[in-house]
Amino acid sequence: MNDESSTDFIRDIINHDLETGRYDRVHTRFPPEPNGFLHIGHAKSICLNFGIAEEYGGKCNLRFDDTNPSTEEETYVQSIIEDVRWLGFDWEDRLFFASDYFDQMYEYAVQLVEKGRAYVDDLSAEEIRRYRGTLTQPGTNSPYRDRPVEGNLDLLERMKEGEFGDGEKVLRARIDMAHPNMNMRDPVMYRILRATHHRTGDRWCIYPTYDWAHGLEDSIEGITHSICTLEFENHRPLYDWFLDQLGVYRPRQIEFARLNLTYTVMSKRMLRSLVEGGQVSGWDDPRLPTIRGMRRRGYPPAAIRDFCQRIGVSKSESTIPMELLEHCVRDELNRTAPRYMGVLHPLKVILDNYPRDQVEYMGVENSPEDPAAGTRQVPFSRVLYIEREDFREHPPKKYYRLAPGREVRLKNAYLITCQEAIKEDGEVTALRCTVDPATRGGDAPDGRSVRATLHWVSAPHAVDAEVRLYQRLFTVEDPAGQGRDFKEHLNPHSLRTLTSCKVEPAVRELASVERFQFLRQGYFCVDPDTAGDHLIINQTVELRDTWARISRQMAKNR
RNA sequence: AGCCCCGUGGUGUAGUGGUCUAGCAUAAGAGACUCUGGAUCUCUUGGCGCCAGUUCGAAUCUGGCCGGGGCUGCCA
Repeated sequence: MNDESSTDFIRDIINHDLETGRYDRVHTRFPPEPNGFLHIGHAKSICLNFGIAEEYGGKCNLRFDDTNPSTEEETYVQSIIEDVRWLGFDWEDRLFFASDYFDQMYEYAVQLVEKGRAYVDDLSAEEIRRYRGTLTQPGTNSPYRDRPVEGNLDLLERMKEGEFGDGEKVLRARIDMAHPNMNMRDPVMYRILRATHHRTGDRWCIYPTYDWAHGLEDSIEGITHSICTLEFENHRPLYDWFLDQLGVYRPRQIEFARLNLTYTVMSKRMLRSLVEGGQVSGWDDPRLPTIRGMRRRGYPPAAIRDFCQRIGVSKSESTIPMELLEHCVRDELNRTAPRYMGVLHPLKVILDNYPRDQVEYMGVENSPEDPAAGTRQVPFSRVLYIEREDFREHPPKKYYRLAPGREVRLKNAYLITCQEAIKEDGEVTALRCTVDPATRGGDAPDGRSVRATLHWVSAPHAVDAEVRLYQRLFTVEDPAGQGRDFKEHLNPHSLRTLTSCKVEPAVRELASVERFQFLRQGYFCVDPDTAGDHLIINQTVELRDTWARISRQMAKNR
């Protein structure tokens, strides 16, 4: 499918590597750190890595980068596994952990020490920082930099054996303290850290830093193309240096620009802060761009994959409009979601000329996009609910829904005419209407047409539901980049809870993962908070609303 | 200030010296159709950061400039 269309710069590089024989296969990996939940930015990386492997008939590993036990936990491992799987990808038997390679990494470190390419440093963290110099000034050599190999070997061994306190010593690469690339100024390879690791327990008290470990992990697994984000570009020379010094297999690292989305935040720190600060209900709050949040919101995995495909991949930093994600969700759901009727803001309608105790069952197609989805029977009776917005006592221009004296169609039911609005204290509380019995099913025998078709729910059959409506979490496009506390830009209306919604009975039977359309309203799904009779429904995304746009324009022109 | 990266319609991407009167998607605007003011269909608006150079020919190659971003954790 990608053959006739164009490729991105990463696939160009891979094609080139395959043609020139640098590699004869493609093996990628997705390497999350188990210290948080995955979000849409990770989805981009996941789709890239697994997608490329699939396209080239290669493999993609899922590998946890668990080199820092002080922040990492087993629960994150489980949630990440779940999320990647939910997105639709499979790593077969290739689930790995950086911690699986701790012994090997230590071996490698000993080799570097033996070659005089690494040394144990007694400087404190603070001193190391000072000795590093600045962006414009070269650093200074540590007084311990020229320790003899034997001494280093001995000290490293004793670090490992736990003879020293946390932070007392580190192992450093011996490269160049004047290097213009700060990452090459003798980076730390091992730190002493007494923390229980989620997999290795208390077996180690020294842990490899990311810079030391990451390239080794890719090398050990025989990764051909290590795809990562832009901020690691300056680290690539270091990874290559380590691998070259060791004389081991070298993957090619390719960096791409991470995803930014408007009206949300993507950094782990900010997401965590929202969760812990109680601004959202948890990591799976439907307003969050986390995989779990989007899942609970009702975003289909196929839509997320489609989105990741459409945004492409490049090295230029960009921000994608949230509208594109929503477009992808609508696009997918339009094709796949069955239609139901639900009234969010109920307005009672009494059909004066309809027999009091009569109930008819109307045949309704489940999906106009998919005839194979079949039909269902929806009860219709003398008292109904329609949407409050679908009636106006004094209809504005271009509004062609219900108004006194006006005729509209009730979807798959009858044409009705509004005779009178019943008011209490100036507010419309109910409508008295009449049906044209000759229009059962929704078609008029005389061929007359009506402009509007409304959704409805039979009052005696209606099921009560709580509906949660969501809007963007922030009021500004780039809440993280405003120079102030990003929480100042939280949208106070990001969650609106409607408690007296009336939905057709069939909705009660829907399992919590199913997604559906409420006709003319948008896409929704049942929230897992649903318990017993208390039905809770999440709004996934609104339908495109032309009338809303028209009325907005009219308001502006006035 | 040193090192590294990036610069194509509003947004995101394709384009690898002629076939570029610069493609696609999205957004916006207009219309058609419709038992969802949904979907679908048609049309319209809108772009190669700048300046030199190489060349018969440059979005594409070279140089300079301008603009944006990253790098000074024992985080990843």
